[in-house]
Amino acid sequence: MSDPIPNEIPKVYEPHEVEKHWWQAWESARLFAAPDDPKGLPTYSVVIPPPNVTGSLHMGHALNNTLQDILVRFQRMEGKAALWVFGMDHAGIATQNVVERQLKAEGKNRDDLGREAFIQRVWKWKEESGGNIRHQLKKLGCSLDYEHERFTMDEGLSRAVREVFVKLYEEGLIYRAQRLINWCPRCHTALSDLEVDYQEINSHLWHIRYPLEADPQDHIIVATTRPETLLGDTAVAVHPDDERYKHLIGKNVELPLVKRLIPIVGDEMVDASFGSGAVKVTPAHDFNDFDVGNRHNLERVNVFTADARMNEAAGAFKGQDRFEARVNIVRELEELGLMLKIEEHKASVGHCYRCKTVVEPYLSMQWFVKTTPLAQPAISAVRRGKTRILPQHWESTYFNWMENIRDWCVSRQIWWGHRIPAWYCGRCMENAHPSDGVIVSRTDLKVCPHCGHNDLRQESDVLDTWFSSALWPFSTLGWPEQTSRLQAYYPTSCLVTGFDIIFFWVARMMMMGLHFTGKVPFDDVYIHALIRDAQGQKMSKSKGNVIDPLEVMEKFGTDAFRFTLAAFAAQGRDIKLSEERVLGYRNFCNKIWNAARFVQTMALPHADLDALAKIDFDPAKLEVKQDISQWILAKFSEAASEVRKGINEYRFNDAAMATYHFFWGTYCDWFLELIKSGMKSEDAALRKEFATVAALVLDQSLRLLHPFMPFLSEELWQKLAPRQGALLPTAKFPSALPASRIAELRAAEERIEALTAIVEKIRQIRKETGIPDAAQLSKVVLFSEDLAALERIGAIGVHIGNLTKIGAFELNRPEIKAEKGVARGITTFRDISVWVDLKGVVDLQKEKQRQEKELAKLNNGLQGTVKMLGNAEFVAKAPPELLEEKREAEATYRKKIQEIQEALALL
RNA sequence: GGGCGAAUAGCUCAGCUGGUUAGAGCGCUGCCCUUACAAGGCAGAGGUCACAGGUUCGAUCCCUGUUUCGCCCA
Repeated sequence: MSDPIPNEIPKVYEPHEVEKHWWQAWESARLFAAPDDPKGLPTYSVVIPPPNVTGSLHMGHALNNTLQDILVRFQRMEGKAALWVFGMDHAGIATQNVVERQLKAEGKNRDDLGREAFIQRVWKWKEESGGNIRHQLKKLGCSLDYEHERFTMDEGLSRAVREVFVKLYEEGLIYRAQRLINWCPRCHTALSDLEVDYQEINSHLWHIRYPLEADPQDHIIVATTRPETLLGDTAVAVHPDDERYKHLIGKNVELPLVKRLIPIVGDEMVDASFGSGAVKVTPAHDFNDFDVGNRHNLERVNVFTADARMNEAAGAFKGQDRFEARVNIVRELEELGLMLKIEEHKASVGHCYRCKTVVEPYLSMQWFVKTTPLAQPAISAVRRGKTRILPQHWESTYFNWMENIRDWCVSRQIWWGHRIPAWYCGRCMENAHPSDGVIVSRTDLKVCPHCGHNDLRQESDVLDTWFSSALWPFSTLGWPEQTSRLQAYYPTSCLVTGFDIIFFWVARMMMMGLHFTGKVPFDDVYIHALIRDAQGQKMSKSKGNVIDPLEVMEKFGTDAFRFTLAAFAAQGRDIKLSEERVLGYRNFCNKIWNAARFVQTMALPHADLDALAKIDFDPAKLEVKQDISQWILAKFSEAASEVRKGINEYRFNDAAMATYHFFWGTYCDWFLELIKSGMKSEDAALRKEFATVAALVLDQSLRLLHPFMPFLSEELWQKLAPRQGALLPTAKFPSALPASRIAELRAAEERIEALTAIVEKIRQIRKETGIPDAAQLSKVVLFSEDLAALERIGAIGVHIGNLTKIGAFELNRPEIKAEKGVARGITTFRDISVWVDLKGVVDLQKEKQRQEKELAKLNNGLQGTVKMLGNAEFVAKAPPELLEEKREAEATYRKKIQEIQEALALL
């Protein structure tokens, strides 16, 4: 190993310095701050699905934000005023939990501090420790507008929340009611239906005897999964048509342990085939039973405290935890001989999405949003295509939920969040004022607007965090003010999210956006896959299969990671990610790096630097004479159009793979190899053309790559030419060439394709006949029916020799066909016969085997075609072009077969 | 129970409007350290498109059913 030469470009791409450097350059150039006034430019806007302020970057964020960044960077390079709103939500329960844990460590709780001091403490935590994800998103290269960062608890958004709450209340779309809600006994708050995770738990079905009042020796058997709620039973229900129990409807049973008499009611809800066919009814502790209770006017007996311990209504069990009580109640029933049997049973049990505690249906006074009237416009907006949900099949998930939507419990019994702007007037309540003493107000109240007294108390509950994130697409732009940003960037262009969040965000943003702005909040919703581990398991801390995106970036570089995510972002699929997969694209980064290194050292010294220095240099205007140059421009154009199409249609994997295949498979494997000899040529004009094209196409390719690999592309783009301070994020994104130009290039394109096909055929012959890679062969002879085309290929035939180690080539010299010791092949493209002189180099047996294999393949193909053409119905009904195609194919097969047979005869 | 989706190479997946010699990446095999890149080059092997019917001149693709797996809602 020699000592490193100063200024030498390293052989291997080292991402970390590059990433840091260019991120700083972009930030100080303020490229990502969208203007308040786009001055007539078309706009493109996206709001980030607000990450939560306690969160740090996980794989889901990484994918979600990489895809958004690809969209936004692409649109920015298209010259649009691109806004990608950054901000976070205040994550009421999660954040409160974090700070409460801190307090606990100090031996305190929130009541020790009091509401005001506690909230101060949360703000302090937020300023010091919240929002880690901001830096992590920057590391990921996300070109968010960090200068206009928003937070769901900031002043403007809080105003929007209050406006929305009051307006909905005035419209009768928010109401307060005593209802059964999902209660987390650990977080001490109500949760919405969506915030409960259901899990299958191995449990039991307890069959309990309830003695009949009329004859205490006789019983009705009740099957239950929750014996601890027995103490709150206020009825037993059977199906009204159930012959076994029909006669008992209207009679009473004695509730075990409690000795309360409760009725037997008939209700259609009961599934006669489940358990014993009789169920206990506990309206205060079960959603179904709540409805049954309403239908039969049953009492609601709550037996739990807010901690899910038994309360005074539980008599002797008072103070016991619900699960402890279950054990004790079951034991006591067994002792009394009232437990008939216990079966194994799988039950679906709800858990708090924040703390995983088993939630409890709990009777309490809460605030609700009446959703049905809001859902209707949101449904029809999607039906009418005002908002597209892509891939389209997710629409049905959206419709399904929206059409069966239930009222949304929005009150939370915590302190961190938007305090509900409702006040209770003690005076009005006492005097039975029509308002019931409830006043909802845009401004804070000191005195009651009805009676003028100051006997006022503000509602202590806060709003669900999702209530404020539902307003995100317009509240972040300044609503309710009609700001210039709101006018310029709303409705937003696209929302990108995972399907697990359709209900939390998409549905609610649609409802609120339409109701308050009269417009849909986004034109498109792109739903992406969820990331799983290599085995397809959901990543979770408890399973220990979490891959940390920051570690992946550290190990392989951000660009390789981003490219992997894009390449795997196929629609409607889970993404199974493993580090191994990132490695392949790290290699791609290195390939790009080295190609640029080659261009810089070998081509740049000969290139037309003036042309390259113009950052918007248009390849369509470049005059090139050589077939190779024309061909690569055509191929690049094709790649550009594929990438554009892929991004426009949210087919990120197609877009990523188009860059990959073009750059590696075409530019590196063929173009750079083809120009190598030209770069050593005496012909200065030739050198200049190749060098300029090499550099230009590299420049254009880096632009194409930029949305996927922002850092590497910028680094190399800057190295390629002096940019006078211009940066790649605002350089022009490549376009496809105009059709007329592509037509002009077609002939050259086909010649190079023929050339590469010939090279591949010769290489194949060499490999399959066992010729050592290093061996120089004397000559190759080419035949084609299209003599003119062959002549043109002959003009560039020097490349064939260069790429295949063959000394000479000749055209259409028929006598070679009669020579022994010559191998032959036919290219797939253009059917050019290739004869390679192998005399004295190789065992011809191998060539014979090769030809026989080829012959078998061709015969197979011929058979299929003949059969098709022999089918009268096919000939009658198939489209004429296809028929013609098949006839030509048959002729070609026959010709090739004949040639091979002739060749074989000589071997 | 209701709904949605998937099954294509050893693995992970593309295949958008029915006619393709069914593709890619990784892995595998062989040869090659050729001065951009061994994180590389060249060549190759590998598929009864889950199964059974149907529609069609023609089905990986459309329809029906079966099996297996996954997810969401109740």
